[in-house]
Amino acid sequence: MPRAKSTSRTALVDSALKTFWKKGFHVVSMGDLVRETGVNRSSLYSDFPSKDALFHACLDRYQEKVVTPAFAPVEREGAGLAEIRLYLENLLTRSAAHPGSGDGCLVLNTLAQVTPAEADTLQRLRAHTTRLQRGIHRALASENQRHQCLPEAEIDALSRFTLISLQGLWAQSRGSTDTPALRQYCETLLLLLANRLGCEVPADG
Amino acid sequence: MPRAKSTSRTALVDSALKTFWKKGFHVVSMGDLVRETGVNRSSLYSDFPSKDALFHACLDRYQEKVVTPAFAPVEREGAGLAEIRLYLENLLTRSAAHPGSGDGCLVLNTLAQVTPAEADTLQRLRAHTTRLQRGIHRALASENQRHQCLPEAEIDALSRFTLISLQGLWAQSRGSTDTPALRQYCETLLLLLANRLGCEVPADG
DNA sequence: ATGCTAGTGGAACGATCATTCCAAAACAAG
DNA sequence: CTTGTTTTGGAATGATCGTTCCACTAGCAT
Repeated sequence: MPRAKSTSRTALVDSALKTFWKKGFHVVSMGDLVRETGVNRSSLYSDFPSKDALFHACLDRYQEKVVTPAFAPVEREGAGLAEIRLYLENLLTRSAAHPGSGDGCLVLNTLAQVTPAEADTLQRLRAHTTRLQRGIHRALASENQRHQCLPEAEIDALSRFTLISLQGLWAQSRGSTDTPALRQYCETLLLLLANRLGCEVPADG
Repeated sequence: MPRAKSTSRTALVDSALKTFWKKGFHVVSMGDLVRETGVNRSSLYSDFPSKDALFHACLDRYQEKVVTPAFAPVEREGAGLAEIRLYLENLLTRSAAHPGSGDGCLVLNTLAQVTPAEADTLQRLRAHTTRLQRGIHRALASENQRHQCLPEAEIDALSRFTLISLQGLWAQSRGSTDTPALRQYCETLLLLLANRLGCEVPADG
């Protein structure tokens, strides 16, 4: 017998994701979620055993709906600096779309407010950063192969640097209204990477 | 008539600061503060009208006790890349001292979990980032004057980039046990800046 | 000793939290 | 319609939150 909820499960998660993203896990109450999703308390608890479980579903959905579309170009075989620019452009577009204030990255926001006690949450957050780390590393290594200038160890260092640096960008994009400043950061990052790799800065898309 | 509390006011703030720093504003309860500071509830409320007021005192103390000692070299007249290295070394020392897991930067942690409603808190956080921005900009400009290679606009871009990038480092230092990775990041940052400014990487202190 | 005052300990308050529960409603099948 | 089951609205629960209150102690001047 098929379920026919008034609000589908994925729409529920999408709505909850938006709320968690904007306000943060600890400040969002179940009452907020009931109001903002339009789904009844009982229904929430019949779909998810707890607030934590619902939040974890949101983290998974965030990967699928936000991270993957933005980051997939970088993860493609043979991706290079140009694909990293695509990823940055995605971020800038997102920032420009929210003129009042950005929401940053759900994973990084959560990372700053999670306690060591919430181990299963932490695990999902770490999975996200290792995913980014792998993608960036592969892209930089592939770009480097085309120019043959840096040893493998330098690529390790450079990709780690890029990852950490990008986390700063996401942190800055939260609450910032200054999209041009973010763009300037992105251009500088691309410039520095290109300098180091000995290649051209990829053209603006 | 002089006050003679069992616990002095600055010791109270220091203890509260440590707690807020580790766990974050929203997850710390007044009960936690009573337990961890050893100061009675009534005494807390006789010194500070609210939890927010106490937290603001902690933010101010954080500036004075943590940020200023670490960042003062960069703010000194004529500071350059070498002083930025000193600042980074301070961060690395702090990370190595907490082998279990670092606490990151109180300001950045708070920035990720504050809501637009808490305007006075936000104001203090913004003051911190503009302070860092000014210091970094002056140091890079001063370093640039010694080598005369980049126009002013490039220094603007580079200092903004450095600030955002450092925010990523602080975010990463929270919960990370991998001090060598942080060090590698710092070395790469210094290398890229030196490359761009056309000067030598300052020697490890 | 007696008063006075500053500071303490902890109970109490109202609000809100995550979670549970149940009776009414909506819908399906006969 | 009458059943049986699922979904809904919202009250109830017990815990915890920030904050207030007040009886009590300790120190000091008289």
